[in-house]
Amino acid sequence: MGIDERLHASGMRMTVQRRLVLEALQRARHHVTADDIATRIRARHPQIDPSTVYRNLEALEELGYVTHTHFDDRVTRWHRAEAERHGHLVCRSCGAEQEVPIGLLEPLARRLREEHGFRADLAHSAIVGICKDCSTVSSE
Amino acid sequence: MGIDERLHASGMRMTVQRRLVLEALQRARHHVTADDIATRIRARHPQIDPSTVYRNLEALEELGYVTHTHFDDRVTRWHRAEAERHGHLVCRSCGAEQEVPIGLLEPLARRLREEHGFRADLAHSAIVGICKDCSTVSSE
DNA sequence: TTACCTGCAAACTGTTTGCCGCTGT
DNA sequence: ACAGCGGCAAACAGTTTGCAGGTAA
Repeated sequence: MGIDERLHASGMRMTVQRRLVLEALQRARHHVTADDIATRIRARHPQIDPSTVYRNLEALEELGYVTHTHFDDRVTRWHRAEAERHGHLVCRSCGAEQEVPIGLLEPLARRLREEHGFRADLAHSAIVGICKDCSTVSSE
Repeated sequence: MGIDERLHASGMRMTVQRRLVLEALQRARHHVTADDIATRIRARHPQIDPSTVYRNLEALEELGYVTHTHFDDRVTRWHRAEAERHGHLVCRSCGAEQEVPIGLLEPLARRLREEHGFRADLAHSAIVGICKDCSTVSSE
């Protein structure tokens, strides 16, 4: 079922703005902020309001088309849900971001499930710490 | 070395406000928001400004006396650094919070260290997912 | 036609900052 | 005495909301 039909099935419509948000997410390979998306769209369509972007991200998330991730700040990052799932490492010292295969996180997810009945979404929040470069520097 | 001396060693002073923030953190066993702390202090000391609480949390964090954790919202939660011996699970459905021993997270931390040179602080961000109760309900 | 959706402006929340007089040491 | 510190008010960033007119189906 295409996105138009899925939207329609939920009583929603496909609008120019909604399509632009989807396209922007498609083009941006990784986690982008709502503001990034708004800025990119507004470069060519200045009349589109940031609030529309927020509303559409929320709507598309409800439909399961997009998801968000929390990094080490107050800004929500968005990406297409179908994009390859991965964990995020973010360095609290230099801010560098790195992706790790979701499989690396699976053993922990399994233990949380088995021992606590908790179905963890380990891709939802970035893992904060000190990256290799920064820890080399500080230990020299 | 006591906290007064450590403050002094860093060119800082012990003030009434600083002591109140520390006491509030002591009394609150777990993660509390800056606003929680401000509210509690202001109940008895209404003249103390929330911004003072923020400034003191930051100062005390620099000294290593307190740390903060990110849950699944935009609010920072604080606790005494020495009390930080656990990870946090937070349910995205009902909001329930649960603590898990830090040891549970250690195998992942070790792999990240060995395979990526990344020194992860797995207590810094809560692990988001669906708790046991919510997943039982939704699967019935 | 009729919900849904949008742009606009304004509100809101959590947090930070500038100013300037106060206070710990 | 003199940095550091605190109160106050204002700024700030990211995000949400109310409204009234516009638009997909």
